[in-house]
Amino acid sequence: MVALKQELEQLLSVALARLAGTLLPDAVDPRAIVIERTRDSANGDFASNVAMRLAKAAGLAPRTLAQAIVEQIPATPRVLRCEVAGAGFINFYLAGDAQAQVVRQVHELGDAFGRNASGADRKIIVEFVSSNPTGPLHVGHGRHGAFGASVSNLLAANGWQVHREYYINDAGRQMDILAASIWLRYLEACGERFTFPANGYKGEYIRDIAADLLQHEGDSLQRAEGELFGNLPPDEPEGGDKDTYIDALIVRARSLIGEDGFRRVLDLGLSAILGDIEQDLGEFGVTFDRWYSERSLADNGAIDRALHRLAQHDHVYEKDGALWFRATAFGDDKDRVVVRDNGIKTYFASDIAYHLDKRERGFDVLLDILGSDHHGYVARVRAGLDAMGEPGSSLDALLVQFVTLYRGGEKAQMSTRSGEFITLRELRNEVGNDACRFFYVMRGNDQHLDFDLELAKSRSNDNPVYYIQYAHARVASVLKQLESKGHTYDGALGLANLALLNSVHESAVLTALDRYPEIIVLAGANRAPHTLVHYLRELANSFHTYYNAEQFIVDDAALRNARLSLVLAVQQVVRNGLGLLGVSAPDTM
RNA sequence: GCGGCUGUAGCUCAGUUGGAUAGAGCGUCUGGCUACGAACCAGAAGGCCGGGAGUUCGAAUCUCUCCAGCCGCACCA
Repeated sequence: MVALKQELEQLLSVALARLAGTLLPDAVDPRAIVIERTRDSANGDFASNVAMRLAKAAGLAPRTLAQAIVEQIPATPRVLRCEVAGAGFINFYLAGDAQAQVVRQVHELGDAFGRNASGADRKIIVEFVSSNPTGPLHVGHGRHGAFGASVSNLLAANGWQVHREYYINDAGRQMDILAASIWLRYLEACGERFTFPANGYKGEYIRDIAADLLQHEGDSLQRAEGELFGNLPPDEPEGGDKDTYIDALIVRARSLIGEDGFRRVLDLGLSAILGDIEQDLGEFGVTFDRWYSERSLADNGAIDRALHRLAQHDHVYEKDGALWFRATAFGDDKDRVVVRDNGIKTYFASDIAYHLDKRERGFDVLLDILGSDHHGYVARVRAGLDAMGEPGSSLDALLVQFVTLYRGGEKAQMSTRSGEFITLRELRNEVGNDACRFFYVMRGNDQHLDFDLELAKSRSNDNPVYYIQYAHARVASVLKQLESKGHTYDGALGLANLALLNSVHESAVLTALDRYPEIIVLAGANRAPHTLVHYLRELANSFHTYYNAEQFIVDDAALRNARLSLVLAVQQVVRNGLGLLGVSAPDTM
């Protein structure tokens, strides 16, 4: 069955075609045909502004043109009438039972109701979270996880082939600092005493990994405190530079326990932390098709291939001992170093290699979900893709703004390095997965998020997630009640009597149901899960209003079953919508 | 200085490619359970859509400009 909106668009385009060559110019741009839902039912159910848009080209007053169009609109059973209103709107009034047919559709399609093919089976890779594996996830990463997962679900519902990926930054200096931090805690566990570096990772989880290291390695990696700290530059508290100090410490560590020993420490830490992250996200309902290692790019030569490709096209040059990519030739602000004067390739080099690899894997769209502080980097990677002969426009980035956590009225601060932060796991344990997933996607990604712990925890009428879940549970409760009153639901009878659903409350619910497929398309196209959140609230509201206004379980079997088929459709749509958000739809609460 | 995001009711925020009288939640005030779950519902009050200019039949939405806040502008990742 064609959706009402599409049918109306079809009617309009027929009418316009009939006027082409007489009142209207030959061809009417199909984009001019816009059908909207009316805000006020006094203006009918749907409206079009097409006459106002075309009035100038036709050389007619909008209302005159509108009248001419109305006269050419073919009659159809689902439309009662259409008329000219206001400045030149064409308002459509639906036949009484036309909108009730959506109930039949929901029952027929079930979980598939709302899914569509607007994505045209294109391949998209969604990269999100991609947190440095140097510590547990905190509440900011939680937003990325919830948002990325919901956007991915929405895209899949719109017929995209979606691949979810986590990029592991397992190469580079941060990992070295992590390994050094673990090793130092290990030495402490061995009984050595010293001052921990200012720039080391100080979180408690480092000690846990160190204890694990001690169990695996015994004292084989133990070195005396004197060997370790002799002849090092001063750390920050001694008036030195914390970066210089920790780098020197890393060099010393490597020479004392060997490249091999250092790598064992690093790998143990990496797998422990990554395992923790994967488990945390998994419990949160956030899963990935692939965890992609940055280190593997260097190991398998992908970075060299990318650099070679740039060089082939003459987009690199040497300056000050470093190798530069001529990014300014591709719209970036400045040229970028890809190989440093010390011979080490930059993060940017592996990044363009990674994005080249995404293209080579056949993805049409590369969607990166990034922290808003990374926005400058988008132009750079696009420039890199263009320079390598891939369209930079295939890279699509969504920037997620920061999360501020409030406990009561007070701000909770966070910092990974100091180890004082609220982890995602702690948040989930305190608030619950459903409320977390919901709160994280309640706002648009470019909106700062104030996450109020007390509100999210409250099992009260203040909490919007329960409002929606309650609608689902209420329907389940109605069915139980139905049984206890000795009835059973007769679906066929209900669907045969949909025309009985004609009260204002029923009409409001039907309209809400009918909107769902449009919302899925819109939320997917805009990558905006919060659109779905707001919609679900409105759907739940229309249901709760209906529930309070009318009895569903009435004596008249035809009416009773028609109403039950309606509320069951509501339950189905709530379940579908919450499913895309990763929120459960419970039968009891 | 350059770039990105943000500014809408007391608070937190929606508002689709420009459409009819700018919406919701919370908070405040007033009502509603002998009812299928009151985790609910109904009603009221509350607005120069940051300021100004422009584009046009029509602007919260597009353009310019100014103001305010957050974030970037590495041979870090």
